[in-house]
Amino acid sequence: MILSERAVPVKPVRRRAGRPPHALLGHAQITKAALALVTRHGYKALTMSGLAKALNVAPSALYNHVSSKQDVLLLVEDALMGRVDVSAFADKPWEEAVRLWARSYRDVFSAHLPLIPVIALLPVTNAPQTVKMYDAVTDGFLRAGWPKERVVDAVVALESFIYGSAYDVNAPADIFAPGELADVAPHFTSAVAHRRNPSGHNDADAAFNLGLDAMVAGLEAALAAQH
Amino acid sequence: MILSERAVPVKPVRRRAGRPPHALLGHAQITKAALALVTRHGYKALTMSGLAKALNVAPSALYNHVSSKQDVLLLVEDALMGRVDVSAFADKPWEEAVRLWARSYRDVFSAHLPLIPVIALLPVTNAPQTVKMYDAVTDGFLRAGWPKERVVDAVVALESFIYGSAYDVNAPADIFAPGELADVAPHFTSAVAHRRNPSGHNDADAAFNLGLDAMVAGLEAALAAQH
DNA sequence: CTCACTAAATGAATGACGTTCATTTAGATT
DNA sequence: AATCTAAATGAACGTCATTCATTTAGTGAG
Repeated sequence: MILSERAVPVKPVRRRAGRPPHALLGHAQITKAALALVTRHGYKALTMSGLAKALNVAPSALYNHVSSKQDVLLLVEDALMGRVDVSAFADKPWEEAVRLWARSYRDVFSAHLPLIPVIALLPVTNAPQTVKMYDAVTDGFLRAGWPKERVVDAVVALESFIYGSAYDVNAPADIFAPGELADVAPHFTSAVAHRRNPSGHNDADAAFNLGLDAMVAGLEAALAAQH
Repeated sequence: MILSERAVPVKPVRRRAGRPPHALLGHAQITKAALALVTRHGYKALTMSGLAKALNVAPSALYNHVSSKQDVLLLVEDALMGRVDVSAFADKPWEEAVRLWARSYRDVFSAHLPLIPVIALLPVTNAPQTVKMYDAVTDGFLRAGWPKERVVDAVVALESFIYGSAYDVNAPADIFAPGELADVAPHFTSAVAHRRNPSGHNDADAAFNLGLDAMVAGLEAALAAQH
């Protein structure tokens, strides 16, 4: 669970900083290789042996730098978090910035579903890119007038929607096909058959846009309501 | 992936319906045992061997009734879907019904996180309770005036939020502790420190209520806007 | 009543996988 | 040149899901 590559020297710096003698591995190398592996062959291929092979190293060597596979996932997660676009919070109005951030966030992690439990359940401690992302978002909310007591709740609410939407992107087209149960669920069957969205987006985008617009509008109203 | 216990006899019913000669197992037994196992010992304990042991049967026997562990998870998922309370759609106004349904839905699956990928990614085909749940919800939306073209998107948007919120319920209390990175993320650190919600709920409930109220209000407004 | 049929259960085996640990290696320090 | 130390090795373990040839036990046909 510990991600810091080395503890901060407490008193006098005896031993020189930097990587040890003949090290082949480090967090950077592991992260890069894991990311490449996942990008090329998917999460099924992200095994400790496969990762070790990609690094020309024995599987057990990884455990000198990482305490578990969860740690590897956390490294990858943090790296990806740096790809979430928070730039709109710098110069765009709050509503638009939230929309752009949320879409970028969803797009990044819809391609990395297995990381969602990692983001959602593991402390951000020592995940620098993740913390940086949250800071930019928080700053945007504060400057839009959100009280600091409520910012985190608003961000968490949006994030929850984003994670769920990331799953939805990966749902098969026939996920709502009722099969032999069509007759016991007439309303649902009909609604599925008639599903249509104004703009010609795919189903996942239609639901995402509808929900995002609704939540952003609702949050804006809630903010305005409390003066 | 096939969940039907036997194919529907196509032409003349030669063989009598019902369970074969000396069968010990069936979908019902497997589902019940799996549910009990999970309830008592968590998802870590839900292994094919453990399940078989609970049923006094060899692990391989399970594969006569289920084609993979995913199938077992789908059985459990469908059973749990029957616990989601949709009764409010029968007699309460839409806004209140959605709120009660959403909370019930979140509460059921926040105790069964490993099932979320199953619900979110697997077709509902042959999952009767799941289809029934969707039908009740769809009916409620239609009677509230939602056009059948948009009902599914609205439900999917709410579901996405619900799944994400189910994760949030299980997040550790210190998930946002920035650790050594506090100084590089001053806004975020401050917002986390000052996080407070009016009603004395826990953090997950505060974010859930904020997001749910926002989305429900936003959806209501969107519905009204399109005449 | 008996035989043949069939679905279900068995038990041994397989191949991934994450992880541990005693041992060795190789560069830096004294 | 001797020593110290972090990193790498390779063998081993235990846990899984899954497979397959074989056996078991009811059922219906004759």
